[in-house]
Amino acid sequence: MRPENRPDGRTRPSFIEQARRAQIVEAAAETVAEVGYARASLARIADRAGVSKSVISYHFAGGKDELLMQMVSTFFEDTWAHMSERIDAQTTAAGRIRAWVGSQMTYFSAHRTRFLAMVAIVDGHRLPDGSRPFADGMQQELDAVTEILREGQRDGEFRAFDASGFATIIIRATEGVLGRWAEDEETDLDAQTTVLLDFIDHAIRTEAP
Amino acid sequence: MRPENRPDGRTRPSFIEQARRAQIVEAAAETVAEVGYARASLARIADRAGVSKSVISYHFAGGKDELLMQMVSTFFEDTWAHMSERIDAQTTAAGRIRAWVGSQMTYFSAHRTRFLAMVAIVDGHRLPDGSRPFADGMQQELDAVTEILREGQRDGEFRAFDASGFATIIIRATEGVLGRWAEDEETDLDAQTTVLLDFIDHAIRTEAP
Amino acid sequence: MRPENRPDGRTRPSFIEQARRAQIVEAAAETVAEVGYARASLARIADRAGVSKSVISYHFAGGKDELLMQMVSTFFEDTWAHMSERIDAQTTAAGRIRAWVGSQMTYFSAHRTRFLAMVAIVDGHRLPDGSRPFADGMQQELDAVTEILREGQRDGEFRAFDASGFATIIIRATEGVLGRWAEDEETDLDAQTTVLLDFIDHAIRTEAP
Amino acid sequence: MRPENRPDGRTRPSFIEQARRAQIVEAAAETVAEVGYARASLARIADRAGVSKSVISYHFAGGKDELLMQMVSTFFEDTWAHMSERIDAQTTAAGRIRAWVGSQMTYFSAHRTRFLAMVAIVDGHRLPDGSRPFADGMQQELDAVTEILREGQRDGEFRAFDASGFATIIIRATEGVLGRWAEDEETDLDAQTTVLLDFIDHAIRTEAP
DNA sequence: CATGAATGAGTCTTCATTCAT
DNA sequence: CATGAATGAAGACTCATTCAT
Repeated sequence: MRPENRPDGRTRPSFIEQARRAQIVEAAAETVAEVGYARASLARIADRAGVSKSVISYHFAGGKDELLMQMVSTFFEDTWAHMSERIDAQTTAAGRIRAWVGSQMTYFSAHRTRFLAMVAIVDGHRLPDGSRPFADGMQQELDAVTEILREGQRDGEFRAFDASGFATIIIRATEGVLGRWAEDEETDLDAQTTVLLDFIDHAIRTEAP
Repeated sequence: MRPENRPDGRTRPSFIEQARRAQIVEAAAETVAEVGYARASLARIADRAGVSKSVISYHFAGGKDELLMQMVSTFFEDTWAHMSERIDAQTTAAGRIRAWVGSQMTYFSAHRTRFLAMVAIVDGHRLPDGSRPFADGMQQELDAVTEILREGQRDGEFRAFDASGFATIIIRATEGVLGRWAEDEETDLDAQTTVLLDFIDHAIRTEAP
Repeated sequence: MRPENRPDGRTRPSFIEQARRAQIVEAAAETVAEVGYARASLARIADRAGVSKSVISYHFAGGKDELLMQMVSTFFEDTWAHMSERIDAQTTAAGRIRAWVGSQMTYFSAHRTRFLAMVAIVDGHRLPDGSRPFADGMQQELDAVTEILREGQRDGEFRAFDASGFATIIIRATEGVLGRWAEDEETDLDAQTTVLLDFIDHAIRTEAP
Repeated sequence: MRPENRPDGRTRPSFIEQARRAQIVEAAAETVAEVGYARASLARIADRAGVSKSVISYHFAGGKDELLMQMVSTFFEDTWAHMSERIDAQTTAAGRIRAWVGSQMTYFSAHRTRFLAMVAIVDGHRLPDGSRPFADGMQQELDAVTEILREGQRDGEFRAFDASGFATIIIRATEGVLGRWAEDEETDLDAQTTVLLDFIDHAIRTEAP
């Protein structure tokens, strides 16, 4: 009997079920972060979770795909909750860009494994038909940053530039700096964040007269 | 490395062998670009090359690993031949940075498949012991760009900043823009290159008095 | 060693698992005995066990090597349990030598398949590094027989001879007689055992005055 | 065009062909001796011979089987030429038995590789139908030794015993002693030969009054 | 006389998934 | 709610053999 099929009419997953799912998702993230997407088999994930393989099938009736999608959604929501709170607190476009970059940095600096796992899955995972399931999400991220940049331009905070192009650059550069840090934990991420914000600031700000 | 059927002391691979290897490498690149690292099995690669699976083993005695490593080396050398020629032609640090970014863009704009394949393999491939075989190469790239930035700072072309940090940003942003274009061929890569060069230029140049 | 589907701390294999392992070991022995070491593939073994190939991998996570090693250990322990009981019951060195030879004969006369399988594997199996994994065991057997012979010499039961050399001869001759019988079931093993014991007896006993 | 098919009507293999066959047979023996029957692939043999795999197919149209059979025949003839000369020089049954054992020892003491190879192949090789191709040869050897023993009994040199059984024992013990030496080259084969001859002598001789 | 090239069958192993209990 | 057991498909790789040159 699978979770979807609850005879007692309960519509919410039980607490224990939620806990199990979270535990498995966490083990999956650690596994993917450590051995990479291609080698992250259900066996290795189950092993790390201290659980039998079939537990995964039981809690994720959609199989490995559902597990990985769930993982990305969960982590993304968590990341976005952290980021949006800080972004929304800002009153200027420049502040929001800084908050975007900075809060992503601070979030993942406390969740290195999640960062590695998300990147690996977003890059590596394919649906059975071969398509990449996270293209939409990335486009939305891009659109949001683009919109902030356009606001800054309208308000005269930022100079004239291709907002969409700059959004790509800012997002990828941020991920790139995180990537460096994630590969080499010696990196001082706070310092690198300052460096990146400096880089962006000089690139987008209205030039001094 | 070389086919086992070569007991004599001949040191150069035959022409036909070189051709087959090149053909297989090309098929491997197309396969990886299309289905991703994890699904790029020897069967699929052989299929695309119009060749039986064992032909790959025959020409790449080191197995899949040798094939993928060969692919990355070959493509990297080709890319670097293209880039270094253009970079070395420059007389200023700013010129070299522009040439670095621009020549990478122009090279891969003619080799979209190779770009996708290289990224997928550099990200996804692991040696049997779990290590990532291309970490060194990435570090060298980073060092080289860092050095150019430092030269520019010494010559007064560039303002003061963390050269190593900026190098990371520039490299990742370049790859990021290429990545966008590779995912969505509608992108005007030339235009995006101009945008990126503008972004970088504003970020690094000595500010006007 | 144990199936991967056992994340809990249970330390004893379940009954059904033990049974399956035993069944597979038995099928492996029959296969090796029939077609020889080199042709005893997992496919043939699985086929004879009436089981799919992957069942073997499931129960023997160490793969073919673990299966064969397990087989030899199991059979050896069984053989030795039978032999040691009979050897220890003897009070003289001559009795122990006779018991050694005789009990090995009686054990394998009821287990022809096991004899053929053990010989084939001990002779044919190699570890991945090319080494022969049963060399130690054979040395121990040799040492034990050598020790009995030396006791007999100390007690005056046996004449002077090279105990270690004679141990080799006795062991190999015993295996040789078993080998003849195993190849040609028409052989009367009891009679041959008597013949061998007579041969050995004349060779080692203190000569009549 | 295969060796069998000589347009010039020559009926004997050319010198060069004989040399090639001998070279390949030697390489095969070394390979089998080193890695065992199961791992002695044509590739490894060709490699050791410094020859391409297809050379083997060319000179041994019957494939691997013909090569191995050829190897055993060649080595056996060589061994037997050495042994029979020494055996026939003896005038007593006891002398012939000693010569049989001793000459086998001296022959193989100069040809350790051949001994290992022959044992491995005689034990391991099977025809496509699964049968063991050297059973006949072993039976003939047994019959010959049996006959010598019977002669010795008729002449009163040997006491009464089961000649066929003793023949098995003598042959297997001889092979056993050679096997020990072949596994551990530290063994002093001459000394062990003396030991074995002593063992046999005591076992078969008419007892002193 | 020789071989580089190719191949299909077969090797062991790993995988995600299913199912009875 | 959980899982031990099983499986077939697919993974990379090795093999002996064939054939055009």
